[in-house]
Amino acid sequence: MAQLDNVTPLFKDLAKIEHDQNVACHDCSLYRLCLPLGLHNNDLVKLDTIIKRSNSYQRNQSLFTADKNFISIYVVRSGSFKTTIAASDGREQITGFYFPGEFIGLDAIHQKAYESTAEALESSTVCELPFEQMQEIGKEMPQLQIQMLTRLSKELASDKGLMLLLGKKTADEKLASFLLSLSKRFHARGFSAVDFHLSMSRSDIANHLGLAVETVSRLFSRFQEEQLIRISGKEISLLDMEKLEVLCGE
Amino acid sequence: MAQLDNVTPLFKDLAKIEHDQNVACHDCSLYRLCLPLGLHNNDLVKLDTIIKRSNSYQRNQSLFTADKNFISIYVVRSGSFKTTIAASDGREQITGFYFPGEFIGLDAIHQKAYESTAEALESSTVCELPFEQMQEIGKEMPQLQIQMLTRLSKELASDKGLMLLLGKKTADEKLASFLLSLSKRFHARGFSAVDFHLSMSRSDIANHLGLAVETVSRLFSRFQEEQLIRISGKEISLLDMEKLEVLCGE
DNA sequence: CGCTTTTATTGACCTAGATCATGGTCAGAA
DNA sequence: TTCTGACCATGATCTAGGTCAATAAAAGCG
Repeated sequence: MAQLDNVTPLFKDLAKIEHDQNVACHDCSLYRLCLPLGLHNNDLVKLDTIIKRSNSYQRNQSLFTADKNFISIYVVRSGSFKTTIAASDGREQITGFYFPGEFIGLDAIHQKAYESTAEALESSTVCELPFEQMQEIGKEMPQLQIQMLTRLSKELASDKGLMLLLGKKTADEKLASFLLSLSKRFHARGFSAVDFHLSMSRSDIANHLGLAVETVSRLFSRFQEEQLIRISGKEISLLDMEKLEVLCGE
Repeated sequence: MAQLDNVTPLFKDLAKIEHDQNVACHDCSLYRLCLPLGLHNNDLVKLDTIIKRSNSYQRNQSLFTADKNFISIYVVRSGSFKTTIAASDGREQITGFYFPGEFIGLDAIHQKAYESTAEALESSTVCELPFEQMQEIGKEMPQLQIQMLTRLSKELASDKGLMLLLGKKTADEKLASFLLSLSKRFHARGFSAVDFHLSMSRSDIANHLGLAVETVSRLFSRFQEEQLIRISGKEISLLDMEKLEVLCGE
């Protein structure tokens, strides 16, 4: 079984992971990051039977939209997604970007309907976990329940961090924080922490951070002048992690 | 058993609810809003045995602080609390206000330590739910597990809403949204949706909404001139719910 | 109760970042 | 290969809301 923590693949693009569409959890390279961690073998087999793996999405295609009935939670398998909520007048806030092993749709459990929209940023695949069935098999798998709670809690904590970012940080700090968050997540997936590919547009980044596109563009340029990063289109290298860490202020 | 949904107590101050410190879940006036909803009677009794009800907190006293080991989740019983996260340089963001029946500490599950600080806004009491024991009895109570997931999911959804507020709304919209959120929560607890008491300071409100205190003060004054509200110190009346609803843009 | 500290209000001024405007670049379609 | 539309960069200008300052009103407290 691949232990991604210890390897750095040559490709930087998460969409390029060639997943056998039907590889079971215990053979999946995301095993260490995903839900099944800590489950015993026969529990894993049972979990495998309810997971749907058929789904594949193109850039801009949506996984679900607001007000659609909540049926499943999704785990990103390859590629990436963004989730968005909308105000009545059409203004939108991107509430998160999601990479392989991360869960989408957890905020929909409580009222049986999605409140946000999830959209692929590139060609992507997901594992679909039908929630009712999860609860059913969860009755005999306390470890699975704990995993779910842990996941929810983790997203909650990261959202609180985002509230600090949106409410209190300057534009520079916002962008630095964002880049380091990506860096850490890529690193945890076995990719380079310093060279990576931005699958989202400048305007998605701006929206997510509560900034204007122009500001993000200017900041990328300035960070480059200041030797903090090197950026060319969607390819970015973080040149000075220490300064970036200081800048983001945590 | 009190069905708070149908009554409007004369007092407006949540701290003034006179709770018998030791009343069991099935006799608690918060029953319909709280965790036990949907549990069978003997499950409820079992839950009761692990809940600690001794705790009482004064204004400014903290329930827990960041980096303290995570042991329990807390449910507000009377009064109110705020939670805060801090950046390295001391800047703080108030991530939420919590009223009777609401859960505090859910974001700490995933890494066994609190990441934020929780502090009483007035004399308050809580029920303490030791997490390990909850998980233990949860093994035989699927309904309890679902309740927990639902709670987490609900907070997640409301945090996404807060991200929209912080990232995209104007100062007016922020304040209107905040007032309506309080209104709905008080109403759900059997209190007036239009007359209530603000247990938090202007600067807490400002901090939470990503504004300066002065801006909040000015907005309160202007909203009053425009006949949207009447405010005097910490007592507020919402005079024009329709306009406030429109203003908040959802 | 008066004294001190904290909290709230209001005005004058300023700035970070938004908005507007223009031109450049790149990818896909014909 | 040119065309088209989305995306990106950068300069000029503007403004919502922050900061600073002074005062007033509450809230603790000996």
